[in-house]
Amino acid sequence: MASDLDTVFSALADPTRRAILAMLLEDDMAVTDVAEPFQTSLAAISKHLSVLAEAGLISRERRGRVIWCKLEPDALRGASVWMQGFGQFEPVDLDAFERFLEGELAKSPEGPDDVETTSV
Amino acid sequence: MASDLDTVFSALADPTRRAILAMLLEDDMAVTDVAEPFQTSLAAISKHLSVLAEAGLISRERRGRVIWCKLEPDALRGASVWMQGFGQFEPVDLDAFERFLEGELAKSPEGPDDVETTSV
DNA sequence: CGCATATTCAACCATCCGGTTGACGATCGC
DNA sequence: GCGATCGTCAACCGGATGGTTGAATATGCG
Repeated sequence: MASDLDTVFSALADPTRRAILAMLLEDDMAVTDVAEPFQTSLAAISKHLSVLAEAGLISRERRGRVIWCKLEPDALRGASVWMQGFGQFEPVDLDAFERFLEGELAKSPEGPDDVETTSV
Repeated sequence: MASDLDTVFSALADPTRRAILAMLLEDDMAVTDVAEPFQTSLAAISKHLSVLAEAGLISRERRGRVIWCKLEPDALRGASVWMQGFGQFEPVDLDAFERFLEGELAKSPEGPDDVETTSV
């Protein structure tokens, strides 16, 4: 009976999964397309997607042969509230967010190396 | 070379560690006092504190025989920025935070059972 | 129908994680 | 100095995690 925060935070603790979320921020994607920029097997990505879905961070919908993955940002609400309570940070700073995101993408293991970080 | 976000999010993924952070939100504490409300061994709590320190979420300072633990909320900044970029949530809502915190404390494993949640 | 594509399942492996216990190093008070 | 207190270290254990490969399932296309 892990709490929501348990599953959300541990889902976010993996750089591959954060990179996947960043990709889905741009658009919904098929599983195969999510996996393409990474060097790991499709099965491994499929497992990551299950973890993200388990945490409620994405949803998956089969359309024909293809399963589409969609970001579900609302799942972050609880965790975000929890964190902000500690830090009492200033309001959302999207520029800072972009810088962090680019750092993340550049760093992610065998990362998405042909994903355009420019438009993130 | 795990990124900062890796260590911070995985530190936050454990309910015992989140409960410790919540306790330190009220005041600095000695290791023994941190451990007291939990049913786990002192050594286990010591390990949790190391994980939190590794993530930069707390600092430890020896004063005589006692090691004092202090919350370092700034370590949450990066993670908070990252998350807010996804969710684009409304500004900090401290009431919601309190509700979450109480839920967490109530739920934490063999939790702090004699910590006053009233004044959190 | 039959083949190709899309995705998951199952089994396996190495590593990490949270917990325990017992020994050890430091420091205080007498 | 000695004994008690504070905290970490080391070795160990069971279970979760992230990865692999190969088989299985489901759907679309010709």
